[in-house]
Amino acid sequence: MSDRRTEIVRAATRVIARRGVRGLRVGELAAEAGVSTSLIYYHFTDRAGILRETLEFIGERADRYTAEPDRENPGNDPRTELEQALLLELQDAAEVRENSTAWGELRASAVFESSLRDDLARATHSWVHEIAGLLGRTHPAGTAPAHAASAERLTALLEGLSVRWLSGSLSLDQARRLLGEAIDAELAYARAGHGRSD
Amino acid sequence: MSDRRTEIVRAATRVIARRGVRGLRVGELAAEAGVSTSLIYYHFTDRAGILRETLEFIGERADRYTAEPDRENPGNDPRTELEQALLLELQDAAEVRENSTAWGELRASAVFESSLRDDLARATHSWVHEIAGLLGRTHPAGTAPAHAASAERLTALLEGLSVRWLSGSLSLDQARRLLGEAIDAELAYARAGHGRSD
DNA sequence: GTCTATAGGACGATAGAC
DNA sequence: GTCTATCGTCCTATAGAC
Repeated sequence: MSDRRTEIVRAATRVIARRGVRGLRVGELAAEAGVSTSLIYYHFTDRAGILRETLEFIGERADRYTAEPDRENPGNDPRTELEQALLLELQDAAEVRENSTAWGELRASAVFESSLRDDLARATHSWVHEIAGLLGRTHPAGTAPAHAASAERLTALLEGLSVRWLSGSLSLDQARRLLGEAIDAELAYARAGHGRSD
Repeated sequence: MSDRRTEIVRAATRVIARRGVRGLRVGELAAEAGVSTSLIYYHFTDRAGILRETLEFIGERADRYTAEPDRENPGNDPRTELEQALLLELQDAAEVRENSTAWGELRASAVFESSLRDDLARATHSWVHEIAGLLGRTHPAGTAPAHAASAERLTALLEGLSVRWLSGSLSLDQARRLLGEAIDAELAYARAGHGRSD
């Protein structure tokens, strides 16, 4: 991908985080990227093309920073890694907030735009799989289906808490605390036997 | 509220469920309600007014059917009532799906429209409180703050599962099963002592 | 590849009659 | 209260020069 395309996609991520998917105006994106409107159409054909590539970019970036939980902080136990991988997405850092907001928008938009559903389901599945892997290392006695179910719950809860935070119904601290406790509850539930093969 | 106003608000709920808050066009709403565009402006002043009253209506309707969990089915134990109150929102019945969709849209829109936040936070709080009350009856030994935390998690999870369902990342059956297990996990977590005063 | 300029349409909102 | 007709703006997308 050319530098320009990448610049525009990054700019689109910022605009979506600021205005939402359905608030994205091609003109505003052009201003944000410092290019003309028509250049955007040259590269992306139409508004849907912008969205498609941007949402792909967001999915990949989210993957990247959950899939590399501890480049700087290796040697942690699996429980800590799991907690960090999830709590990473509840932070007030600009890039994280941008990603969370844009991801939430992707999710909400897909309810009405079926063209986004496949990408979204794929990205969701890969994320759930990632978390299920961490759960497997945290609780090796559990079964894969049980880990998948726990991962689905924890990631869905994270999305729910995230949008409550971003929409002003919940403080960031509360959201983080609630998610931490949910991890405890899931692990206890697994240890209590719901993760064994039966 | 006059009949006409009510009709229009109901029509708006249907349009929002079909197109989203940001996909709602005043012209389409007029057609759906079988009235002229200008009549809508006569009653609601502007587009924001339509949204405000419609979202209020949605909040009230949601309240109504979670606050009356068992008119037809009384005498159930609290655990069943709790489960029913939550699972009620994961159904493929037209009105429920409409409400879930519109509620999700309200949530997603509030990320970018601060004018919706107060109403939303209020409605969320009242819902969480409702569920916390049911948790209290299910597990009387627990503390109120612990019930509030569990209720916040269960309702946030429900929102997360609901949007995954509506956006095609999760089947309805799976969503219902995952929520049911989450209730089990929360109750086990509470019984394990995290709900006691300490 | 990138720009300026603008066509063309959709949409929110209002005017004014009944 | 309700309608028909329409204004003005904003926005997507394209034409055409460089």
